[in-house]
Amino acid sequence: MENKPLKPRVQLDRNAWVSAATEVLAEEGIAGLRVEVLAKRLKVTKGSFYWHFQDRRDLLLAVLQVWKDGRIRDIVKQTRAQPGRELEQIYHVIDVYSTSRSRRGAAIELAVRDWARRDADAAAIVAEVDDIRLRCARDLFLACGVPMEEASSRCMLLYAYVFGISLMIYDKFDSDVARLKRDIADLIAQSASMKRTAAATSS
Amino acid sequence: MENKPLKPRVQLDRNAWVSAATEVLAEEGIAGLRVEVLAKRLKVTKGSFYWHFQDRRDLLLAVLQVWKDGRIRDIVKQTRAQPGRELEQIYHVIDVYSTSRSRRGAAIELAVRDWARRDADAAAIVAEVDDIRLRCARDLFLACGVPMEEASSRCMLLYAYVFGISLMIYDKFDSDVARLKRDIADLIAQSASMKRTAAATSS
DNA sequence: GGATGACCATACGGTACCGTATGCACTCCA
DNA sequence: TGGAGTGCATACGGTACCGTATGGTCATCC
Repeated sequence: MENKPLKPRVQLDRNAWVSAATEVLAEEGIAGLRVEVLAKRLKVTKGSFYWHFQDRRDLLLAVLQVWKDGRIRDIVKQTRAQPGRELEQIYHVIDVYSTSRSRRGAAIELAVRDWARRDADAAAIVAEVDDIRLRCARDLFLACGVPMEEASSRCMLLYAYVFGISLMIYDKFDSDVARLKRDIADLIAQSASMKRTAAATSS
Repeated sequence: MENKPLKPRVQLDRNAWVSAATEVLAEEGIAGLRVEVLAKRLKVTKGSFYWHFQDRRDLLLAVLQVWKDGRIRDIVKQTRAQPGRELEQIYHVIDVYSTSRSRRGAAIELAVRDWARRDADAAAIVAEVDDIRLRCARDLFLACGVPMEEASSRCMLLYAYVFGISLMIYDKFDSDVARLKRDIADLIAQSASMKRTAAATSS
């Protein structure tokens, strides 16, 4: 009579608060991330919150830290390619970061970046993440035989595109969005100085 | 003793409020756009505000409308090219919308788009603006001899890039940002199927 | 020169937050 | 079995807003 307590007494920890906070951040943005709102969502009062956190900013910094760690782990994973399949991997990165694939991830991304425009701590985190992402993506281009400067340009274009496209509203513009996105991926990924394999070309 | 009143009695009108509101929007985002804050900035009380506007939302819709009109007027101006100089004009558009050229404009742009993620009225305005911008830019590519589908892809890439780049923090990544941006502009603008003139090529 | 209306100040009630203080229940452990 | 500490509820003072009500102050026009 013990292994499944009927009243789970689900004691919250910092992690639960950070997770819920990230969810609210995605939905409402940094300005909507209020501790009383969060408490209501977790069905406790803010008495609990101030047990786990010093103040609101303490939570915000924790959210940033968790986001950063997740993003870094993710980019390292997404850009690790088997030798010879780097171009494939570039397309994969474009696809993964493209809005349609992860609405939630994109929402968090945009919320954090909007936050970073007015908060130095958030800006520092974003700068770190951007730097790592750009270097990882550039390595992929370099592995494809693209020269350094062009690799820099293309990976920068890649990320600017994936973030930018999630800001746009273009339903009316083109009927075949799938084709559009494929073609854009080609524009970003395909270089004249690239040693291409049949398997790695788009289509 | 009349044509220059010493106490100007600078009566505010809707336009003054909308201008100030747009300024605050750029700096603080939609969440920071509060009527009492705005009133303090204009050195009046909110008694004045509620004379000119029904409520806060009334102001917000006015801000959106003014923004939309300005953007449409601007894009029509920026994409009107003399015959034969369309490629030049494409580079000009990339340059104008690039962050470094207009910090203030980019800030407003981002604030409005962030706003649009959670507000249907703002989203509708952004959709209109995007549609017009994309069509104007596409026409430039078409005039350069780029086929329809590629023109669509390239102009979409163009705008996604200019918005996306203003979200990124890349100081540490590359020392020569100017070259980077030039190269990216080339990637976006230059097509194989393009009838190029010497004057129109980059650099 | 008094009425009118445009424009704004003041004052108010109400809500949504922040952070603190304090108390209460529940668990664990001597 | 009675502390001791953990995790949360309750209650409070304070601030920043929203929108309304009401009154004051000008210019203008007959």
